[in-house]
Amino acid sequence: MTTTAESTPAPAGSTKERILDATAALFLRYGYTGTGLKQIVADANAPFGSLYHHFPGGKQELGAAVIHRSGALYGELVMSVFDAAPDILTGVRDCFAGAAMVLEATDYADACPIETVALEVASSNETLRIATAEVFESWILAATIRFHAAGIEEEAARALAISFINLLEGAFILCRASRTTEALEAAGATAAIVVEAALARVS
Amino acid sequence: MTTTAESTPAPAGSTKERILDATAALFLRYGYTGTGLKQIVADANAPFGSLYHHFPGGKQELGAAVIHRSGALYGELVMSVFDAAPDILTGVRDCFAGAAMVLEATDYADACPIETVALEVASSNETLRIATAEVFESWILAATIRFHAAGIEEEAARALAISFINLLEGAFILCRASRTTEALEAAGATAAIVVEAALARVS
DNA sequence: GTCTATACTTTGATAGAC
DNA sequence: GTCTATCAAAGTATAGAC
Repeated sequence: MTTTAESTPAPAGSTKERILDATAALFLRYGYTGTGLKQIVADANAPFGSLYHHFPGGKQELGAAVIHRSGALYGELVMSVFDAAPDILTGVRDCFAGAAMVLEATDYADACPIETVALEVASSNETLRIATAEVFESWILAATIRFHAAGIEEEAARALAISFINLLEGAFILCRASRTTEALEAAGATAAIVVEAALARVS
Repeated sequence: MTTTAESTPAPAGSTKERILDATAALFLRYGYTGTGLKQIVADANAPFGSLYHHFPGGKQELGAAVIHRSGALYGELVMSVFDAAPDILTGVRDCFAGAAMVLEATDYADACPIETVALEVASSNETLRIATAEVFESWILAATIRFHAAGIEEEAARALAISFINLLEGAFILCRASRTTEALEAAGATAAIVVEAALARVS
């Protein structure tokens, strides 16, 4: 290699875990097609053959594993913000504020771990497209439960959950492109308005 | 070529225009890194050398040109929906409904022409990142003008414009992943609520 | 300006020694 | 299970005839 990007440390965990972690980190910045298997094993400090030993299906199998793994981790992270807040409205606001802080702290790289991959594979790889759809649906379900638990009727709760994710994902695009957090602030304000409106309909 | 995807007809326009059109179409489905120059010239029915004659800067220069061109065209398309509607609230609703129809009609391929590219280049290509940021800012400005013309105070109008785009872009991701239009419907309802709330503050 | 041929690099993937 | 060497194909880019 002559001038690759800064590599991740990746000294911890088993070989398989290091490969998964390195791939997840590279997907964040370079996406699926932009990430090469050679750079993955280099960043993971793993021999090339190990990749195909742990993932016989090659790049696609590794990609699917990372989508599910990163998706589950990120879903838990967001839901932990919800659960730590005193009420659902505060939880929604904290999510957007926290996402903005993370973006700034990571030079606008660490946003949603699967959004870039999701768009790349949506019309080109049916297996991975389904993997991303499963992750998004799991997030919708988890958020719907929170909104429903706050007293909002189930159908409205699901619509709210979807719009919450819509706003987060859309704002990530604009923020990463502009290198500002303006879009996340606007998204947070919008999310708060619609959640308040839904809660007002309850009480 | 052995088994490439279905190619675009691309018989019209000058060589340069055919290259731009073919690239824009490929970016929609395969993104920036997923689109090869060889497939571009094949789809554009153009000789390979012509690409570097018209775009001496290679893939990056072509990419920047397509981002600006597709971005301008898509912005005009969306704004024409706004301007054709009797009022701004109807315009907003028509945008989401129209986007859902286009998505279904194109097998969930034709969404925002620059969103996939924007995410791919956000942390990997500064020149193209700026190009996508310029397009998004031009859309924000155009939408802000419409909301402001409807009587909404300027700062609130810009926030509304951003959330409108946030919702559209975010919904495109979920819709393309799930191959349903549910997210666009939720996004349209959310956008209508916040626009109504802003208009109520005016009158 | 148009077009063909080719150089060079990187890609995903495999074989086989250890 | 680990690791190295290598393959065939595709990637971007260039040279040069016409």
